[in-house]
Amino acid sequence: MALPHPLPDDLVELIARRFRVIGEPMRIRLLDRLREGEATVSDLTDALDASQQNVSKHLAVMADVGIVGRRKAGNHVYYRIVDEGVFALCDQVCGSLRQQLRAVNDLVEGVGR
Amino acid sequence: MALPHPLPDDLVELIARRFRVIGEPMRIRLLDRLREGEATVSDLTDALDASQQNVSKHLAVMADVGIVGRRKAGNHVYYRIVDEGVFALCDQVCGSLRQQLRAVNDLVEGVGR
DNA sequence: CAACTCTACAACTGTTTAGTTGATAGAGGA
DNA sequence: TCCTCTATCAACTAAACAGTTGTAGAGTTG
Repeated sequence: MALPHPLPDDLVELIARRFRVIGEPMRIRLLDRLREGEATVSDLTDALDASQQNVSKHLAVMADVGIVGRRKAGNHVYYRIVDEGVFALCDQVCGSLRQQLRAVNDLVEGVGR
Repeated sequence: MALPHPLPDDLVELIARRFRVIGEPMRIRLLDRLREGEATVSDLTDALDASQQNVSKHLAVMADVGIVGRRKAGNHVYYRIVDEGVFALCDQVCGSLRQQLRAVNDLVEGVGR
């Protein structure tokens, strides 16, 4: 299914919001940690050396747009990744970064000789 | 090539920055328009009904991270997309959005019967 | 040269939001 | 019941940033 062109404003807003949610270092680290599997807020707080409140807030933001999901178990709340597509996004971005790095390297090589 | 885990902080920052650059409605519209091909600042200003300064600033941001490139020709500056990967990113996000929409639809269907 | 066009830069404003701090709610365990 | 641990809520501060206004500079045209 192809994307409409030009993109309708509502869709543009949705896409932008999604990118903005992921465009935050702390949230990327949370996702990176959640890649290992389900974790509680305190697990993530320890793993990322951040405040409990901060971790909880970021998780709430990502849950709000449906990137992560939550499951209560007794005293704990387990978070997990629901939208696996975020990893594909990160891979794609890393691919672009690598390509840029390679271009710069080639440039430097050329100067060196 | 697999991504390191856990992601090093520098890489996390780079990834986050890239997402934040794309996570802006005006910039997404600019990219959407540039998908048709090269365009000058004034072309884009007209097409998106935005101020010339605003368009110029957004283009500068995207040029800074290597998403778009520029070519001067006389009095005009032509911008073009350099990193085609941004479209893959948008497609991926739209895929996630569609999936969420479908889930909600199924839910509503279930209630209806 | 003078008038005009196109682009970029700088300063300012208002908004958004990340992170902190303090308080609160709720689920076990003694 | 009282205590502890965990998660969330609320209010605040500081920083980032989008959009506007004004302007400078480069290029073109008359």
